[in-house]
Amino acid sequence: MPKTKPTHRSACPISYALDCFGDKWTLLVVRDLMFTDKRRYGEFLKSDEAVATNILADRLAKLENAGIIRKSVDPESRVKNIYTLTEKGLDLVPVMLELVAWGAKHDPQTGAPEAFIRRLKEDRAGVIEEIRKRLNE
Amino acid sequence: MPKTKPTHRSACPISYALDCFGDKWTLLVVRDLMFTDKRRYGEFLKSDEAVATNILADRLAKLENAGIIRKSVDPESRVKNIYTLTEKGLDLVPVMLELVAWGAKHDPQTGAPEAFIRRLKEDRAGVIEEIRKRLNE
DNA sequence: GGAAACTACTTGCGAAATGCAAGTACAGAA
DNA sequence: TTCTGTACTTGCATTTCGCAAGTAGTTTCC
Repeated sequence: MPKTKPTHRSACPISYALDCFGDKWTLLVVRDLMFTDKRRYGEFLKSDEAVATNILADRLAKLENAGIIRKSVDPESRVKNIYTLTEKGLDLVPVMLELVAWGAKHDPQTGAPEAFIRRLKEDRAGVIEEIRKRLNE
Repeated sequence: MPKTKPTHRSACPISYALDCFGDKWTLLVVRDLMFTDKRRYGEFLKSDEAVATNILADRLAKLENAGIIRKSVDPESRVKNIYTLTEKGLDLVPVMLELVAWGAKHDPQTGAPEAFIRRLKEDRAGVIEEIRKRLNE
């Protein structure tokens, strides 16, 4: 009787989140999808952090498996795929915004735009809503 | 002329955050410090996720280096060290709470206490303040 | 006061993940 | 029909991880 390997390490929600995207690369894809208009494989490759192609392919597959992103064929050209955030992925908006706020505050070399950080502090709910709305076209 | 390696991969605040704690283990230590009364090496080892001792030692050193935690000798016993969150670490409270909320919502096997999740939804600011207050003794 | 236990690590080593370069597969353009 | 663009896959050297075992200072017990 083969013992089924547990899906994740513990019942802790933090631990679950780390099992989904606890590494140096995964959230960068989510960031690109959330804050830029990058949607394709080749576009993610061009980001500043220069992820390797095999790592990117692996992380896209894992994100899709975790139900955070969705892969579909670009209706305009069958050779192009586009990746989009699912509802589960959109629910990461508040997490990502807190990470942005923390990083911008504590990284002395941050390149985060001041105006955005200020708006985030003053009207968190508004920023969240705006991003969600934009991502729903 | 030795070229100095850049501290981090890009000016992006998300990328900075991932450079600080982008892996499967680091935030579990932060979680223990933030939501439980664990303060010592041996206590972190006993957490459900069963981190290996060398990994724990490595992550504690990295967190201290990043200025997120502080190591000090237990005044009651010279052999015991205690770890505490710095201000920079306390600033992670909102990030951790969003991770908890996301994990609790999307992990079908979550063990997050319902009452806490409900309170978090209804009074985020209050929960943040309460946790900070508790951690400042 | 010597032995055992406790606490916080460090070391060694096999296994897995990462990073880089190169190669493949298929569609559409020329 | 060849060439370009897009999205990967493969191979391989290097790095990091994970487990078990070992070490080094206390402190506790008899």
